[in-house]
Order: sequence, then structure tokens, then C-alpha cells
Amino acid sequence: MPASGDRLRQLLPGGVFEANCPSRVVLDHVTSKWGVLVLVALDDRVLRWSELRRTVEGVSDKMLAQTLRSLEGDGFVHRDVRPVIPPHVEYSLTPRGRELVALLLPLFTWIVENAHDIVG
Amino acid sequence: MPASGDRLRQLLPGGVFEANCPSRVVLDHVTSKWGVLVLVALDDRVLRWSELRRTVEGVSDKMLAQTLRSLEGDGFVHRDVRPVIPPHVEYSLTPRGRELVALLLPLFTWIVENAHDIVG
DNA sequence: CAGAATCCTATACGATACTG
DNA sequence: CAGTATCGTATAGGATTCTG
Repeated sequence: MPASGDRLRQLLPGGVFEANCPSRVVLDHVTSKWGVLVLVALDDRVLRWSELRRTVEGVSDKMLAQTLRSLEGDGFVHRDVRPVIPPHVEYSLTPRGRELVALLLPLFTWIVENAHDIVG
Repeated sequence: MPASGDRLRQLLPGGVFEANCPSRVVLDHVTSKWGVLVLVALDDRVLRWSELRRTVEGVSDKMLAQTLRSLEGDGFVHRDVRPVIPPHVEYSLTPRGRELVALLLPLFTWIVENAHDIVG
């Protein structure tokens, strides 16, 4: 007979709250200031650097580059460089990135829809 | 005939990437360094300060207080103070918090399960 | 166009000490 | 027990400039 709190224990292995749990690293990348926004912006889309820069309003060159490198390093984002002049670079989600964004999107949508009630 | 990118537009109202969109504030609270961890720790549980402190390994007094105040201010967390000595304070999710965590949990679970492949 | 490099600042964060 | 207060630092993050 499951006690309170067991939903968590059923879903999660032990030790997920440990300081050295590898999930903390990934969580930090995804939940970084611009991580969620960039990932959601790439949902079902292929965007160039400049498009991404314009879409995610307020992000600086430095942070966009840093965020994209981090997400690329984790295998969420694919960077496609066309060897032309002027440079043409396209960003898109990898299969793993699509898995992640599929879970991110309901959360993001809920926050968007409820934000006004929450902070207003 | 929906083009690529329309899944996003179907789910989300316009302007969600605008710098002054209120969702940014809520998103920042939830995805703060300790926000997700505290929220998930409270899933289906009522925890006292010291239990929360021990559960979310590595969090400092200051950050736990700050995170809880932020989440309480957004209406995700309920703070129940028993007027006894020594003090007894219990933290739990509000209905709104439970809505949020219901969406957070699949994401968190996926990250935990895949973290090893991603950073390993 | 797509960044890298540099510089600078705000603040997020942690450690410690203290208190009703 | 459940915090607050103070202090110090690291680093996240922004503005600007430069380049293949």
C-alpha cells in the first residue's frame, strides 16, 4: 500500500538528489537562462544563427553561442555548416533533442498560459 | 497544410519569445538552480525545512530560503507554520504547484534516465 | 553571416555566524 | 528548529569590437 511520496520513488531511481548525480549537469544546461528558449525555438524548425538570434529576443551573441555549444555538446542540437561564402549555418534538433523538447513543450506551454495569473 | 514549425504555433500564442513576456519571470523561477529540485522533492510529499535541506543535497540555507520564498510567491508552494516551540514548518505543493510538477516530473525523469549517456 | 575575443559588471551563490 | 544577516567570491551574462 503506497504511502505519500511513492509516485516519485516509482518513477525515479534512488540518489537523484545527490550532489554528484550526473543529471544535475544536464539539468543545469537545459534550465540555463537561454536553454529552454533556444530548444523550444528549434521545435520542428531549422533555424540559422541570425534567425535564432532574432527569435529568442534579448539573447546576446555570447550567450547564444555558449548555449548552442552546450546543447550541441549534450547532443540535443545539430549544427550544420554549409561551406559557402558568406557562411551559412543551420541549427536543428537531433533525435535526442526532439525527445527532450517533446517533454519541455507541455511545461513551457503551461507556464506561458499561466504566467499572467502567477506574476500578475 | 501545416508547414514545419506549426506545432509550436498551434500550441503557443504569439510573442512568447519576447523579452518582456511574463512567462520569462516564471520560467526563471522554476528553472533556477534549485527550483526544479525543490519542486520535485515536494512531489506528493510534505516536508519540513530540515528534511528539504537534507533531501536536496548541496543547497545552502540561503538558497533554500530564497528558492522557497520565490516558489511560495508564485503560488507553487504552501508554507505551513505551526505555532510551537521549537518551530515546526511544513512545506507542500499547492494545487497550482501540483499542476506544474506533473509536467516537470516527466522531464526530470527523462533527464535522470538519460544523463549518463549524455554527459558520460 | 556567423561567430570569437575582450572587457566589464551585476548578482547568484556559498560560508559563516547569529537569533527567536 | 527554522531561519536571517553579513560578507566575500565566482561566474553568468552583457556590450563592444574584431574577423574569416
